[in-house]
Amino acid sequence: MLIAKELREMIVAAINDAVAAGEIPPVDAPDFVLERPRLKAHGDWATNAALALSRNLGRSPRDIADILARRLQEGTEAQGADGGAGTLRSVEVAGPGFINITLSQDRVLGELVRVANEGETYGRWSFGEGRRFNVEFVSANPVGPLHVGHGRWAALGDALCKLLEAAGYAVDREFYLNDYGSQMDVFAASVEARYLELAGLEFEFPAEGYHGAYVADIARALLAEDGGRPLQKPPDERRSELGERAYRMALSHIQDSMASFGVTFDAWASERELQQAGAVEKEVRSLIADGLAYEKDGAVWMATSRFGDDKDRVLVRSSGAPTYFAADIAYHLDKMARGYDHLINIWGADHHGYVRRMQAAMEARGYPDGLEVILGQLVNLKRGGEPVRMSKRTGEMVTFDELVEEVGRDAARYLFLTRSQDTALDFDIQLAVEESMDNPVYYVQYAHARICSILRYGSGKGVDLSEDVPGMEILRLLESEEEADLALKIFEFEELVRDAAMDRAPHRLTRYLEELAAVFHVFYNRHRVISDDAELTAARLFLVRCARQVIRNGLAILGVSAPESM
RNA sequence: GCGCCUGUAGCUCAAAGGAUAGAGCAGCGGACUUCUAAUCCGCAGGUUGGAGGUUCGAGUCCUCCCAGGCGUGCCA
Repeated sequence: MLIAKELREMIVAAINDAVAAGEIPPVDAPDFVLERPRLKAHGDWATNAALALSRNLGRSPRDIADILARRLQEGTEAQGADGGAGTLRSVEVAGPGFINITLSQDRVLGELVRVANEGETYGRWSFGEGRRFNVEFVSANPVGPLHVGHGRWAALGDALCKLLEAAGYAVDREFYLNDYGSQMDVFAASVEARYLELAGLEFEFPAEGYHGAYVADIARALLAEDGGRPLQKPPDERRSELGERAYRMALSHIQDSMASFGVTFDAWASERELQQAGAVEKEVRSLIADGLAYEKDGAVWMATSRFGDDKDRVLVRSSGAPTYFAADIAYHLDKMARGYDHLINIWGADHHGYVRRMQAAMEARGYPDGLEVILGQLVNLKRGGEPVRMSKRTGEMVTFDELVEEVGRDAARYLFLTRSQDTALDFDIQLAVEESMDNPVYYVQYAHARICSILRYGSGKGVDLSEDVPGMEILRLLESEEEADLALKIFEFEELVRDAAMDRAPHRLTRYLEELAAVFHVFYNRHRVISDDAELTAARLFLVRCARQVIRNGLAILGVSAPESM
């Protein structure tokens, strides 16, 4: 059983027993903290249960702690009465009333065996109960290459999905294409202008057009493909054909970028298809019929202010064109209609003002908690400390592909995930490349490669590397401080996965893996794994294999590879 | 003006209301005839933006102020 769970149960039992024995007045077990203390002197685990109880009981927390500590001690002695060892080695009261707990060696070793037995499923949970989640992320306009900022959402979205899957949810990844509306027209006009230019014809570049060099690249590819045949067609037809093919090209490029980054989407939803199927128009009519939308000033408004929005929002402009909002309502209802229990959208912080109206719409349609929006702060791209200006319109930009090419897929993924999405991310390309050897991702991967190296060395020495779990009498040779530290750090993984999934915080995993790698490296520098002592060698091999397993499991959630050698 | 996010070591960032606020980088000094020195050990570095408040206990919660980012469209 998860150590933290067992300890919690033991503490609750101690409280109830103390109440039953009349040592403390009747009280419900309070919320209390059970954590791994920062200071080693405070034991393997510590709880503030006595401090929490003293608030309700009005008695000295030290007295309560003494009572609980004695109960815990007696409890663990009872566990050991049948010859085996109890869970606890020692229980001490310290400070204002903390109870510091040290685990018995056998309890630690038993948990280690569980890690080995569960293997790649160690750290997986089932509390998601198979509920179907749809996570929508990246969702860039298909009018050019992805930029660096999209990379953060790709890394974050995919890692979050993997975390949710580890928690037991059934997750689909979805990319929403805003392939309808004015930006597509501008894109088509921009490509057409470059196309005409390349063909040596007169052209007029649209005032608000896309100036990036990639537009000309697309035009050049189109021209090479068709040899200028569209020039024979009427202007309208020509533009729509070129625009359509340019869109397909841009989309295919985006799909290639995501695929090579290792992100596989289950669905590529199209706004245009929704529009053409009449889903948007139909939803607007339905909202009016249901009294949730109304006409005013020649436009159609949705009464989002009745559901917590600051004011009502336009669904259909007085020009007759539907807004992005109208399409988004139809789109999100479409997702719900596809059977999802919960929707998660990852949006850039610049869409912050849009969240409330979207949730108001969902509430109006009967899904008050159906949509969860994760806002991520933006990426500030730098090169050697100097900010890199990025604008799709002017074309000054570093593309996502270029970044991945330059710093590598693992480093890019990992660096994107080192910070909370609530924090703007400074991404210095030069630093990521130049200091790649000091990059935290390599620190973690190196620990994995080192363990593989140990196993290779052992194999060369003829050491028995079968995956069998050594017996307890052998495992008990793991009695050094560094070995215990490594084991206890390994055990943090399971709860961390749960907490990170619930808090939507993949970045906690990077921090943890660095801590785990650090504890391993310390162990490695103090102790030889492969030695002349066959039993000790077997025990230590077992320990480092457990560490390797957890590093693997953690990196897998982040979508980062675990190399066998570096 | 209003709303959201952020403010912690020289830099980049961590810390479900807990004990002496931690890592990495940069700086200084050490450790390889030993399984990978992409590592490890040590030193130095702080009024957690500021002021009040709640609490046995606040970087964390509340109020106000300061600074930065984003938003506040019949744009997407």
